[in-house]
Amino acid sequence: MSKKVAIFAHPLAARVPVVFAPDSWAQAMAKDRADAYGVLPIKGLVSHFVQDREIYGEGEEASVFFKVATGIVRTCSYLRDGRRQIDAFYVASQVFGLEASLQYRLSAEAVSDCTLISYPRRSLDLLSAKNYAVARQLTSYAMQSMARSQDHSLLLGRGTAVERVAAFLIEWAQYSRDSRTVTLPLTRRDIADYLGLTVETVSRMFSQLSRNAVIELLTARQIRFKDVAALRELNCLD
Amino acid sequence: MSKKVAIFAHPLAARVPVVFAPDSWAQAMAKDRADAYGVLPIKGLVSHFVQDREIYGEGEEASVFFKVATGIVRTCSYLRDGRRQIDAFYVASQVFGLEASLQYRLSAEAVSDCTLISYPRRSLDLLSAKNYAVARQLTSYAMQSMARSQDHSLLLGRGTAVERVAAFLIEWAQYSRDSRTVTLPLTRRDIADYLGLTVETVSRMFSQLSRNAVIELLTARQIRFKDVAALRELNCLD
DNA sequence: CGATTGCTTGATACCTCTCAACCCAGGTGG
DNA sequence: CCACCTGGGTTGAGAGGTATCAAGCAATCG
Repeated sequence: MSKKVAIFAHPLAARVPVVFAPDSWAQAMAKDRADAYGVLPIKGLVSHFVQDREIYGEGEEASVFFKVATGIVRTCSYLRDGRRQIDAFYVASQVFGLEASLQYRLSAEAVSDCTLISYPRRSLDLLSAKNYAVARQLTSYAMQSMARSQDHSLLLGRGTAVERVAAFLIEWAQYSRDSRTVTLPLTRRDIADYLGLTVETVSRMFSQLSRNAVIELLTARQIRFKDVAALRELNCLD
Repeated sequence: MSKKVAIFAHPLAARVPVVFAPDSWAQAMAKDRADAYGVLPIKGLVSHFVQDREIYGEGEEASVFFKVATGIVRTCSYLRDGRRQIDAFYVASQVFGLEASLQYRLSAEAVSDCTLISYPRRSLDLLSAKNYAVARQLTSYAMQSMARSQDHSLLLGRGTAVERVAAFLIEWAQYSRDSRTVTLPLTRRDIADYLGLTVETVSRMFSQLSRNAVIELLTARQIRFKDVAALRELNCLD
C-alpha cells in the first residue's frame, strides 16, 4: 500500500557533544545587538558543527534554541521508511529550534560546517515575561515561521516540478550578492527533499530551464538568471 | 510550461458586509472565559456567514481576527490560474486571522454556515503589552499553527494519495463524537484542495480504502473505520 | 420535471519516480 | 604517479501514480 522507497540511513546517527567556547560569550552577545531578530540580551554559547552533523533530533528535549552565526542549517522530519522532508533552511542570523512544546518536533542538521549560538529556552521565557519587546518579537518570529511554512505547503500542494524549482531559485536569490547569480550551497538531495521531489527530477528541471535559456548552469551549484521574467512567471508564490 | 488546469472562479467574489449583533457581546465574552484558547478578555462582535461566503480576502487589511463559535471555516490561497490550496480548517473555539503583517496572507471562507466572533487586532496587542499571560498565549498559538503547517508540508511533500487521505481521516476523527464514525462536513473538493489532490483522486482513494475493508462508506460524508490499525499504518504523520 | 451540484467510475494522457548507466572531481593508497 | 574508489550530478528508458476528460448516477432545488 505504501510507496516503495529506497531506504537511506539517517545521516550520522552518532553525534559529538556540543563544543562550548566560553570565551566567545561576550562576542556573541555583541553580535546579537543589532541583527535581524533584534535585541536578544541573553548569554549565548558558541558551538561548531561539521557538515551533516545532527544538531538535535526529533523528540529530544528542547531546552535550548539556536541562532546561526555562520553556515547553513536544515530542519527536517523523517518518515518511517526513510523518506525525508526538509522543512526549512537557516542562514546567518536566523533563529531555529524554538518550540511550543517541550520537545523538538523536527531534527536539525548542519548543511555545511557551521557556527551556532545556543540560548537556553528558559531564559527567553523569563525575559519575555518582564520585557514586552522580547515577547512581541517572539510572537512575530513564530508568525513569520508560520507564514513561511504556509507558503511551503502551497508550493508542495499545488506546484509542478518546474514551479517548485523556480520558486526555490527565487527564494535563494535573496541570499546572493549578485541577484542574478545564485550560488547554491546545497546538494541536489537537499533541494529535492525541500521541494518534495527526487534528485533526478530536480536535475532534469535545472537542465530544462537551462535548455529554455531561463537560467545558465555555470557549474552545478552556480546559476545565472538569464530570463528573470520567465522565472517569475513560473514562481507560483506571489 | 505551466500545468494545464481547468479555471474555476474564486467562489463568491462579491461579499456582504459583516452582520454585527451588539446584543451578543456579553454572551461572547462569557463564552471566551474557559475555552481552549484560554482567557481572552476582549470585547468580541458576533457575526454570521452563509456557506461559501468569503470572510476576508488575501491582501485585505488584517484589523480583526476571529474565533469560530459554530460552523467551519477554511483559509486558503489561490494561484493565478485558479488552483486553490486550503491551508487549514477551523472549527468551534478555534482562532484564525491572526497575522504578523498588516494584511491577511490567506483568504478565509465559510465552509458551512457559521457564527464567528471578531476581535480587533489592536486590542489584543494592547492587552498583551500589559498582560504577560496573553502575550504568552499569543506566541503559543502562533507556534502551534507553525507546527500544524509543518505537518501539512510533510504530508504534501512526501505523502502518497492514500496516505494523505488516511491522515486526513485520522485528523478529523478527533472532531467526531464516536471515534470510529467520522462525519465529514466537507465536499470532496475541499478535501482535495486541502490534500493537494483532485476530487477524482480523493474519491478513488475512498473507494479503494472501502474495497480493502479499511473503512466503510455509510454515505459519501459518513465514514466508519473498520481497520484502524491499517489506517494508522498509512498515516505517515507520527 | 429539467437543471444543478456533488460524487463516482472509466479510459487515457502525462508527469514524476524508479532503476540504471555514465561522467566528473576529489581523495586515497599502493 | 596512477589506479581505484567514492560521492555528487546528469541523462535515458520504462513503470507507475495522479491528473484530465468524459460519462453517469443520486439528491436537491427551482
